[in-house]
Amino acid sequence: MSLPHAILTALLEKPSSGLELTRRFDRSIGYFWSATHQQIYRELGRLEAEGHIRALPTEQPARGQKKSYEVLPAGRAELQRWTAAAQDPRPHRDTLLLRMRAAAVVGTEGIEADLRRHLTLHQRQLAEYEEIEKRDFPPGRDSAQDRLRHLVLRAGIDLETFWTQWLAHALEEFAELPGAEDG
Amino acid sequence: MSLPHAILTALLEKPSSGLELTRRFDRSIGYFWSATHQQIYRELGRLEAEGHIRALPTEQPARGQKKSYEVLPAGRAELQRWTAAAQDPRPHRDTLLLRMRAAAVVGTEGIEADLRRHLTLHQRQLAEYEEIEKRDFPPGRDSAQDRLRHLVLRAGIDLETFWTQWLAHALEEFAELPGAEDG
DNA sequence: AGGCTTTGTGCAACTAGTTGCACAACCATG
DNA sequence: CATGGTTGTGCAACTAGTTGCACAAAGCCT
Repeated sequence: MSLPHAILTALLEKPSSGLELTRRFDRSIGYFWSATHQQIYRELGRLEAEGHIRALPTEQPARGQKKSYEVLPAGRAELQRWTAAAQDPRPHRDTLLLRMRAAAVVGTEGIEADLRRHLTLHQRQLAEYEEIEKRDFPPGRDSAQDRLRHLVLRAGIDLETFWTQWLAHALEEFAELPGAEDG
Repeated sequence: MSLPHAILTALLEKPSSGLELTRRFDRSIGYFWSATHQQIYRELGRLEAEGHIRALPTEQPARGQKKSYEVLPAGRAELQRWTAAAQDPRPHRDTLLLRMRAAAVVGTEGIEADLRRHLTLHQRQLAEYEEIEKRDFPPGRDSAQDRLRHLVLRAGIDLETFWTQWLAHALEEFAELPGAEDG
């Protein structure tokens, strides 16, 4: 149950409409909590019904008209509660590692190309994060907010670094592998 | 759609009953693809209906009686197909990073204790992986299968290492943080 | 004016994963 | 031999996330 809290956080950072939220989920927030616009609109409806957010008053909030939301005190309180509450880490699910393990049994035929593709994707993502770091966290700015946000970005950078290295290593191993590994 | 393939892999490594599979998911496989016994039984039923696996013949396969499954050729072919097929990385969702970002907005009150708890959990997991590595991958054994499996375990070790370091770093930052960070 | 694309909101149906519980068989033990 | 725990299988209901599509409004192009 984290999507509503992701939305509350985003709205506290800046009141937004559904589409604006969607864009921000595609950029920064989605790096560790992705969501489609359909999910977001549905959740905005629920949050409004619960009194956690409200639509900013506009002229004519009809279908096809932009509608912005802001967080109400109850929403902020809920987010605060949720943030402080103990939570067990949710189980990871990683398809690529699963496929590697399957490849150990049914053979590596065909997987190598996809590893290379993933390597490229992770390199690209890493470059993007490093760009953001350079732009948004120049040395010197170190308010509490900046430090926390930088910490989160560092996690993203280090995770992407890990994946690029692991994939590169995996591809090296593949190069050394004997031809037939079925069975 | 990866659970059936996780099960096929596990069954190819060794034919098993539902409960045995559940145990193996709790141990090794679950480290990158977790599943409950309910999920597993449901999926075993589907895989059997599709002709990908079959129950090993036993005396009386009644309710409460152990029932083992093995993979049929069709199942192996499907796993092979799936392993080789290109797949986009699925979006990550990490609650802890989300909470950190929320904390930057609503304050860090209370989250520190949970960071410490997570640090302990990750340290424990890391120790467990390293134990497995020492036991199952002594230097010298390097068949294709061993190399691939070792690669997967290395991913686990490196990820846990990353998290312990990141959490330790985060806790250091917290120690230096000014008292009031709300707003 | 007519159609064509972009922006923006949203419903409906489906798939995957979680939670809670039921129940049979087996095994120990007082 | 009853009772109580453990092993093992499984259904049902729910929650979260995905996919596909509908449709309104506004701007652009000819």
